Amino acid sequence: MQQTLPQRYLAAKAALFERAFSSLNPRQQEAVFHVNGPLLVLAGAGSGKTTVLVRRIAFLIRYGNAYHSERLPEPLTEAAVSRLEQAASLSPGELLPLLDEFADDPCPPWRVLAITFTNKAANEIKTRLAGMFPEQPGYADEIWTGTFHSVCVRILRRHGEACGYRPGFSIYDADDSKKAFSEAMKRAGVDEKVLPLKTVANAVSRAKDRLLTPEEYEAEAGRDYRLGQIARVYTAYQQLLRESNALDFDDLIMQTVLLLQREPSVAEEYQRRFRYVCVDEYQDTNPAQFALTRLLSGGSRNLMVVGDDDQSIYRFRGATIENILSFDKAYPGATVVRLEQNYRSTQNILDAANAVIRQNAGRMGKTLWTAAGAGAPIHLISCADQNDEGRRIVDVIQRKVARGEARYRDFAVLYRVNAQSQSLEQAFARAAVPYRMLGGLRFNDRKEIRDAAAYLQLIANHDDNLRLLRVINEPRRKIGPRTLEAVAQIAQEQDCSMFGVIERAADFVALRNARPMLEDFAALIHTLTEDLGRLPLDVFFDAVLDRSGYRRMLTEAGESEAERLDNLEEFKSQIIDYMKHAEQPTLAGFLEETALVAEVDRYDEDADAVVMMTMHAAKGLEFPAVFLPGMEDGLFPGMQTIDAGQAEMEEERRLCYVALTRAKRELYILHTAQRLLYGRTGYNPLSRFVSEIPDALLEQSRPRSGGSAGRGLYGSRGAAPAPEQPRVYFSEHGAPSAEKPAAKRPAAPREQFEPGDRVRHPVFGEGEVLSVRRMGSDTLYEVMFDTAGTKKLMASYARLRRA
DNA sequence: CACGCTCTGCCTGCG
DNA sequence: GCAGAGCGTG
Repeated sequence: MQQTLPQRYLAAKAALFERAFSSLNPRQQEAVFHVNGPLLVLAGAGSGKTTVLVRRIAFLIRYGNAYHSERLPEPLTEAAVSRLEQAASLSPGELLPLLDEFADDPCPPWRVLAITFTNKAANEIKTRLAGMFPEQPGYADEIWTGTFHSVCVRILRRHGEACGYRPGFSIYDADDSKKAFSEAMKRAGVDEKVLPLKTVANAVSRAKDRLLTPEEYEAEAGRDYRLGQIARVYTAYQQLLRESNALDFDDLIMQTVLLLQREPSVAEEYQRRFRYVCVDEYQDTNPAQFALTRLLSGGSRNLMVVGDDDQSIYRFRGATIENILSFDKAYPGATVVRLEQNYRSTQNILDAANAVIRQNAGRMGKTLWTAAGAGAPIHLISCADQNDEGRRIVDVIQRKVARGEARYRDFAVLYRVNAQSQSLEQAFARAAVPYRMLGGLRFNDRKEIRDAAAYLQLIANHDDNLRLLRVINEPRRKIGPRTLEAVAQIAQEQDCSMFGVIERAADFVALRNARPMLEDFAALIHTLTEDLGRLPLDVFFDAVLDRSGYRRMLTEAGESEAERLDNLEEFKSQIIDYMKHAEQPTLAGFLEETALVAEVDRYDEDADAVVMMTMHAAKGLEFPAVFLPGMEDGLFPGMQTIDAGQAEMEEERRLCYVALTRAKRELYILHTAQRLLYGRTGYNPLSRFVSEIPDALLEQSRPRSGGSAGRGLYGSRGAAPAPEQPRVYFSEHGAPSAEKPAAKRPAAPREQFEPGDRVRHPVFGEGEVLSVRRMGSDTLYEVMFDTAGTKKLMASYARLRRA
């Protein structure tokens, strides 16, 4: 069949792109080359999702619609076409310079918006995008990359007045928000003992996720007394925040959406600007974020979302997995690309993860696979109690490090609840194994840091009543609660901020006793506000500490407060750091940055230490070896999950899937016969999730003799179906192991197979050998299974038998 | 107003 | 088991 010249040209052009991007697999290429219309990339764990996101953005900017374009050069000559056809033999690197000529309507970088959930992800994308344009330093900076919250803050700083927020508004974090709720409940006359603050705060946060205003919430509450109470607190809380010219984290999103909905001209401005909108971790979005992305991408409908429904683990904080499950309904005609090839883990780990997640009903359906081989079996370690558990983890790590097989930083310990970290920390400290913990008390949550920040925030926003109350008597200024109550009352009546009243203390009879103290305080804030205008930020910070008397208070307290002084110095170095990297350092800019920074962002990947964190915090990270302590029914899944519905259990199972897929090479699952947690001893059976993992993937090791391991521990495995047939044991990399149980299966003489042989695999079933390749002392078989597809398997791990 | 005592409640948590 | 809140007393 004779191809026409245009056909040959287009085919050759496509082939060149495919070859130039041959480091990507075909599915990844499909996503990267996609240009127009909505696109959903279902990216399994470790499938190169960030790579696809970054490469696609770079592609749009460099080549535009080059791949799909049917545009032809004028004139189209035989010579030009055959030149292209011959170029196909060039290496991908040599090809790249040739591709520029195909660029078709490339997109300027400032017309691309990429939204992530964490600063860490945003920074990674920024860094990698910069690497895509090495010849144009700074070019990638024009791409608008940020978290949902930072994008919203940026919009609100520009257009916030359209929805009633004055410039310099404060951002309240969870802690500030709790305080504001406490006050709001008092105002609304709702007793914290009747309706816990936590419950109300949570309900309001969920309401904002769903874009419900206080009025709408009240309407929805109807005659429900409890909901009615919550609605009243919500109303009071919003009022309070307005008075303080402040927004909480949920407001940042919700108010931006309301702004864009109510002010079409503002929405259009952004819609015109953004030709391409990309959203990472789409499975974690809530309805408000859905609305936001829809509004921002409304101009072009060029919305790309990347996510994994199987890794949706934030339902409890308002994420709706439906956003990703019904993306193609919200965006008819959307292209869906599945990334199922995993570049992170061994097949054994993936098989375990696949087996667990398969138990869930509501999913798009994906099966991860790898070309990397089966790898080591998954270690299942039974322990006496949580202390034994810690020691066992430490033992494995010390053994591997001593042998030079690994470094401390290769190991991660991931647990379900932060409370588990305590016994683990003890074990690590006792053995002098270096570790780092994420979570717990954040640096910026320390009292002295919050106090210092509150001074700064009050100076930036005099209306911020919450911060005023925090610092007005820190150090002591003899301004008592009665005075402050009076000030608050007058502020209400006068419809102004508390600071506004304090400034004019002389005008109010009720304040005559406290007048000198109040005037001193007002003068302090005024002086510092002037200082702000004429001093560099770090010097200004010192002025705040000195003029306020805060530093003197700590110095006079002596040795006991020395650490707090150190922490304030550390905070100052954050300011200096900010001054160095900010284009135009301002107090508001610094406060914004610290308000929007989270703990994970401080995770230092370079330190050689074992890392400990919750499974939630580990999402998106990977480690050569992962320990999962506490794999017990009652802890994981937790008691409240077991008592709740199927949706909760499925979320918990997704969390298990996330945890399992963090491991690259080695996975250790631990459980205890008894566990002391929250001051109570519990006896938990093995996690149901572990029993969902095929026995053949697991290697079980028993408690070491001589340890504190008691007798009859296995009686506790109760609810989990005890393996009927003995679990199969395998040698771990052929290395001698003291922990191998005596009942280890004798290593059967390994059979050799040839292409065409029928074989049986314990997990994949029967199949036909396609190819055989010797690799060192091992053999790599490629087997086409009747039901499980084609897999590459290493003979030493695959346990293949003749069928 | 500062202190020490008792009582309670406790997943997970981006920004 | 422990932190944080609430309460009573010097």
